[in-house]
Amino acid sequence: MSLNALPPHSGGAINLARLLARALLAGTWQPGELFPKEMDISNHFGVSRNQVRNALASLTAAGLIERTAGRGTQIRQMSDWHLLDPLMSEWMTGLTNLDPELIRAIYAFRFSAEPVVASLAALAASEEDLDRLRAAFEGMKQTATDPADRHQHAEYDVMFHDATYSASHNLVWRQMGHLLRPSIMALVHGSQHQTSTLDDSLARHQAVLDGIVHRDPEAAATAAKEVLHRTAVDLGIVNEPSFTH
Amino acid sequence: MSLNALPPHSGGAINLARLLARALLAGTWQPGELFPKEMDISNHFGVSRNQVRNALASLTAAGLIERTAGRGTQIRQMSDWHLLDPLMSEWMTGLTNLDPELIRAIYAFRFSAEPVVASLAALAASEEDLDRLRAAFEGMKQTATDPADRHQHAEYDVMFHDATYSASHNLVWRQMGHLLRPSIMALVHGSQHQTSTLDDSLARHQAVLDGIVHRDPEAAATAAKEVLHRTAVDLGIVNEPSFTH
DNA sequence: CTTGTTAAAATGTCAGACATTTAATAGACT
DNA sequence: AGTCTATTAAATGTCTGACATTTTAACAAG
Repeated sequence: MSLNALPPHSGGAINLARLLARALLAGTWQPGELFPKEMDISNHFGVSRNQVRNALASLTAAGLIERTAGRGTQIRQMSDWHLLDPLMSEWMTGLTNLDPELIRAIYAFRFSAEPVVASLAALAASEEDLDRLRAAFEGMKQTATDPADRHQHAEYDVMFHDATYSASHNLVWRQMGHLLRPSIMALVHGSQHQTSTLDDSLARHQAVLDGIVHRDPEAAATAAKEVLHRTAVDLGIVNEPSFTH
Repeated sequence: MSLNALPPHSGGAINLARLLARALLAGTWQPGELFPKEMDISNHFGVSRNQVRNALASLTAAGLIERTAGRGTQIRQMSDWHLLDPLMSEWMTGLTNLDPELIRAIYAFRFSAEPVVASLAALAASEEDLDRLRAAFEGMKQTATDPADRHQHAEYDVMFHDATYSASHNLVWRQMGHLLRPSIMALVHGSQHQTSTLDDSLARHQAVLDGIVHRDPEAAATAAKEVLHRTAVDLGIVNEPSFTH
């Protein structure tokens, strides 16, 4: 695959790393394939070789590509990508054509991790954490009825879960909040968002909030699991609806 | 703090990013402080400005520093560090003077996460995964008696836990295996490693292995928790020994 | 005291030449 | 033919010097 698929850019500042990364994430090139050489990119976008090298350095740091002198630039396979690099999350947000396997992998991670995170949050949350959680939940409630607020609602959704990770008060867990935005946004497009499921979702989020507020780790954990359960079934992460109580 | 604390390098290739990162991780500079300017670093180590800029670009990508034109380079606080960046793990390994708070945070993460990971591994492990786990466990056994094999033993320990993460067959969890080496290595120096505790540790690792081999998620999870429990108590992550069965 | 201008210092960018590594090619020898 | 070796071409890596841009501080005018 060549550069022809990408628009050559005209006017204004350009974020070359983001542009190339998103093309890569969308599957424009296959793993193992050779990436265009520096000078071709430089000519195609009308930027200096320096800018190209800086951009490619970012992609290298994110594990997307591998560069070797004399050989060229090669696409790495998905298992080598640094999914937890904040830059990756930024590049992924808004992409509607992410690899389904990737979405599934991230969601499967959340499904296994978030119950634990919620229980930690119930033990460690500060007053500010609770305020953030409440604010996010209020936002979700107020944007739940009007279908035009779909995007806003998703933002509050991200905020709610991010606040949960943050409330764990653990440096490592907090970093993983970055994964939430792409994970949640990618699903906004795919699902129907019937009002019935939305009401259901709201009730389950409320249960998480209550569990954390009441310092009840068990309740928070099971509630977090239920929040993610429906989508997990849809994505085939769990086979059948389970009744844990 | 200036560059005077660092040796000026003589002969052979130099890994400037690693050198500077390790100085940073060791606490040579405080958060908010200004990092030395490019030209000073260039002169001090006798390398080109280019190499300095490349090294600083790596540190920036890892969230260790923040650079702004005209102002300079500033040290970021620990909560901004990208602990899950593989480069960070590489830089951390072997550092004996890591911030105790950091070690504690990483271990607290493992203590909460690894039971879940082990249960996933029990469900998803392939034959190759089991082979890796068995090989790592065998290595641990054979290096358990002689105190001179302390370092080797730690390597097999890393291998065992990494194999567990890998056996979960989830892209995100697998990435976190990187955190294991610094976490385990940092503790090798601090603990006594009496033979009694080593025997105990071996038995608990065996329980994890058995749980995964027998496809028993619950058993694997509780065993994983017990593997980490003693050290968690030592680090003050859990207050009192708990008896879960 | 406030505001606007200027100057200095730091990082960011560019362009060109050169170094190094890799892969392909062409010969030479058996 | 086959294989080893030397040469060449092509790609990324590095160095250097000049210049651009941004920020901060100093200073002067009102």
